[in-house]
Amino acid sequence: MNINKVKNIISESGLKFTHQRMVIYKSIVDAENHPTAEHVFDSIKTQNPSISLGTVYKTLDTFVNAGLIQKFVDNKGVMRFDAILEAHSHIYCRKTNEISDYQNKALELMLKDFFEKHKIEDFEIDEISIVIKGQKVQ
Amino acid sequence: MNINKVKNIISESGLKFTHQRMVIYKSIVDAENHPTAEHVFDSIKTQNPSISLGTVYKTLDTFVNAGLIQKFVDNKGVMRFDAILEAHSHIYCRKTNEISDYQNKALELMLKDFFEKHKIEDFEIDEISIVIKGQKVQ
DNA sequence: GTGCGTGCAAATCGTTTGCAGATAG
DNA sequence: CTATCTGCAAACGATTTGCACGCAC
Repeated sequence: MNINKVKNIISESGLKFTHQRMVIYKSIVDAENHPTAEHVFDSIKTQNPSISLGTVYKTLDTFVNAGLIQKFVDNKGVMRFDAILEAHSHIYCRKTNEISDYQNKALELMLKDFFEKHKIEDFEIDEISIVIKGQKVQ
Repeated sequence: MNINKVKNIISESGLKFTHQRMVIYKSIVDAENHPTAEHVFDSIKTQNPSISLGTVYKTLDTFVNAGLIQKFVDNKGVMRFDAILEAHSHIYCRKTNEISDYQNKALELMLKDFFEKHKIEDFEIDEISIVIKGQKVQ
């Protein structure tokens, strides 16, 4: 993703635009999988040696609160970050420990429909996500 | 749950039966929600002052490996334990931070059916669970 | 100029580890 | 008797915090 676009995204959400925020946001958006704070730090520290891991944590948190990215906790209890705001469902591979997004409109509709018919007593559902565990084959 | 039943469950799974294992297992089975290791420790330490938190962690891990209980990681990255082996889906309340089990045969069948029709490429699914987030009302 | 952002180091929290002594089978 | 289990304390990894300085607006 190019610098101007990133600058717009950050500024428009009411945050000050800084170099650190730029590289951190870019790192998340460009990441293939769901990076941890440490992953982000590693991916940017060569180009930005003075950046601090604490800043990465604080900045990621700021982004989450601003709604720019989302976070979730993986199987091992480590925070993962993701710039795709729509996807909530994940596939965990026991073999490689990879985590991939799973998106399927039909499934979402089916679930929405199911829970409209099967309300949970005294509970208002905000979000439903699916966790698929298994392993890669071949 | 009564002592003899617990003793049988532990012994039959090939583990030595000890007082610590008994109270820890009982604590999980009798727990209403999904206790953390700390919760288990707190719930038993008054009656068993010499028990150690490290032992609680090790014992819970032993039980998980023996298939007696299951564990999962909550929103905050903390391990939770559960003696109900069948239930995999959970309801998280944003307001109270409570975690409840959700079990519904029809939903399970529907999901099983869905993923039989929509195979994930090069991936073998072992387990599907649902995470419902929202809040209690009234 | 002012308030928010950053870097650093220390602190915290949940969890794991290593080891010496205790105990179930 | 012996392998396994327990208790303790120290170590660990991920994350948070406090504070002085720096920089975007």
